[in-house]
Amino acid sequence: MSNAQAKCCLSRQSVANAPEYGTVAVMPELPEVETVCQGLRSLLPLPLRIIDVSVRNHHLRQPIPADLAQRCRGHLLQRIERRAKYLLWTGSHGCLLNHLGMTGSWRVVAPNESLAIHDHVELTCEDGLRLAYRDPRRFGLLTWHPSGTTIARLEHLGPEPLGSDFTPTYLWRACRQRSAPIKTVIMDQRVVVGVGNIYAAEALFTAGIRPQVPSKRLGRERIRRLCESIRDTLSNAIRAGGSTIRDFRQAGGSQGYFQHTFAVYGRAGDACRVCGSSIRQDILGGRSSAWCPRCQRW
DNA sequence: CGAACGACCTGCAGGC
DNA sequence: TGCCTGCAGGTCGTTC
Repeated sequence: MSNAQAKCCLSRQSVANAPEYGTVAVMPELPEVETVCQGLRSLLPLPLRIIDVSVRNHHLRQPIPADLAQRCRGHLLQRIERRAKYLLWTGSHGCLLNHLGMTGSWRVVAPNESLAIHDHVELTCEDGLRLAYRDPRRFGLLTWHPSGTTIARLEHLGPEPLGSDFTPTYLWRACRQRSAPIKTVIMDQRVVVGVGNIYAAEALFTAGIRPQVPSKRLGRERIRRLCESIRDTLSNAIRAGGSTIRDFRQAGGSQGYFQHTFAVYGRAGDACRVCGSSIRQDILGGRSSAWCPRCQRW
């Protein structure tokens, strides 16, 4: 396995006399985090008690709390859920909040396996089950929230794009007073969660809308189409098992395949699959943004 | 208040 | 071959 493959895979290797071992990693937008969440649920026998926590490197995007080990010890992990791009490990003592950043991953570590350089946190659970959090770029986040406390980071998030609150009318209201480019607006987690650079570009292509258009210039019908495109793009990606730039693997080792159907993302200079025009690329809000000049006229 | 932009970090690709 | 540069991504803080 190449380094790149080792970096981003969710796979199970059969190990004699042992449970299944595997890694869960992605370029995380909502579909990938959802896939990781489902992968963890299938790998871990919940409820599961955490016996010990070892923090080998505190320096993530925000320092891992010094008392994390103390807080988590004895925690009976009951649920693993997703909200936006966050994973919530909830149980008896509170909630371990985790964002995978760009390169975060979870791995079930085999009994005699040593941790690697970027394995920053290790959870030891009952029955000797070991989990490692790996994050080479350290853009991830790991914080602890005792039961009964609110998680400020989640307070101002917008609706889930696949939930019933994300309606054309809601999106239209959110867009109508903002002059920022529509792509920037749909990537704003206060407006709607989970839409990152890849799926924003893809959804705008499907809706026939240029990423640079000020969001308030879009009428209700185009916003309705965009709302539908966001839902379709994300749910297709979840069905496909999540996708990443290079090397996402889903449980069982098969490759996530949604990346093969990108219409514009990462295809600057290539021919549009619909009209044959050359895909163009700009920088918007500091992010590369690809679009088809013919299919996306608004 | 909203919009734009830089910082954070590492691995990788491409150029020389 | 080896060095250097630029780019990729999500979030947050700062500046305008």
